[in-house]
Amino acid sequence: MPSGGETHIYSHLLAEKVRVTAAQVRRDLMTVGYTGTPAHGYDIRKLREQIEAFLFPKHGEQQKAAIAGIGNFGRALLKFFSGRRPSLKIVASFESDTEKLDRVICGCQCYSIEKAADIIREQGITVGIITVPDGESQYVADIFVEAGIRGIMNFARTPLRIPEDVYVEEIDLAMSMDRVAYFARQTVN
Amino acid sequence: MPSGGETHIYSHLLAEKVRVTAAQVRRDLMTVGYTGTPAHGYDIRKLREQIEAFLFPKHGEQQKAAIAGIGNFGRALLKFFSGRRPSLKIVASFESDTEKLDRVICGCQCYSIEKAADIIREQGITVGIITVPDGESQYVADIFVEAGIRGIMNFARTPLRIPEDVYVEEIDLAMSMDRVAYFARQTVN
DNA sequence: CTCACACTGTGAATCGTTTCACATAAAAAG
DNA sequence: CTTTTTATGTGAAACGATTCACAGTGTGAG
Repeated sequence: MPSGGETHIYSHLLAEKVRVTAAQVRRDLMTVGYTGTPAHGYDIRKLREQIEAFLFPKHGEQQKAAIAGIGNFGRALLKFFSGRRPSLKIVASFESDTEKLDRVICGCQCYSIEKAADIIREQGITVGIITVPDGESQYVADIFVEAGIRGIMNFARTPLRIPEDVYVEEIDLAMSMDRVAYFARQTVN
Repeated sequence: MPSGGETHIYSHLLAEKVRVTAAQVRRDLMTVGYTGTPAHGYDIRKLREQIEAFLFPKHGEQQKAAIAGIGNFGRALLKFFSGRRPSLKIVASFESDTEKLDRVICGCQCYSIEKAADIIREQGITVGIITVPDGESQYVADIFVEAGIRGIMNFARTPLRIPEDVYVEEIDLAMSMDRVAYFARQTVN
């Protein structure tokens, strides 16, 4: 067995760290395309490079995102994502509330939703975040898709009707909470 | 065919509204325990009652929740969940930042994390929300579980090590965002 | 009354994901 | 050099969730 986990690491050690099975780790690394050796496991530096190459845009390229709806959540997300990934930046926010328009909020310029299509196209924005009230989410999504956005994170409760080739991540916090509350209630007190 | 969707509704109409298949709706209602009739579909009023009986505590009972970490996200969640479900209420928040201690923040009393165990036990809190920085999440989770919490919503990036009988909903926004960005990049430009 | 229709409830098939388990390989020990 | 050990990569099995498809049933039409 090689010394410590200095430069190399085994699948089962990685697995332990992230609470999954070793098989899962190996399977995932397979799709990432990096392969280790039975003798030393995975070369940490190279593995890391490989994962980053797989996951993020080539060095230098930057993906742009926009967020619609900057209520409590929108602003929290804005702060959360700002500076987290150098390769992804939220460059514009959209609102219908006229109070917030044309100001910089949480470090991000806020525009009227009507200008969204133009700005998305001009700036080449590919990722959209939707935190508007339920009723407006489809409307916003339609604008996003039409303007060329390729991936959407949707926090509204109603699943969006979206073309097949646009990726959507539906995040329904109310439902998640219902699940937690439900199971918390099931277990014997 | 019965008149309009006044008092009754068919699985395929429900399915359309929430963007799933009719079979899925019927399957779900099966587990909820309500059964309709081929003639009229589901009685909306009774269906609703049945779902609520399945999903929420009996009328009058209230589940209590606590949140640990009231940064931007914590506060947004606090506002988001307050008043959303009469049957679930966030009754306490915990922080390590001494600035925030012993004040009411977003309508919720903020305590030192050290008092968490006592307060959870005293008040019979069963649901915990964790929005603390990554490094502290396991520490908080251990306190929660030890104090008797039965369901946890975890927003920290590291999955928690938790006994089998406590339900955990892991919500990893950074990973969700990575997925969206990844797929947005894959599609042909 | 009988027939045709439309919908439900559910067993069986399908699909995507996770886990198992083993052939293979490289190092270390003898 | 040969044997033993331990880890990888991956085909195949297991699992969970979704979808198909159809028998059963009540209703309205004729």
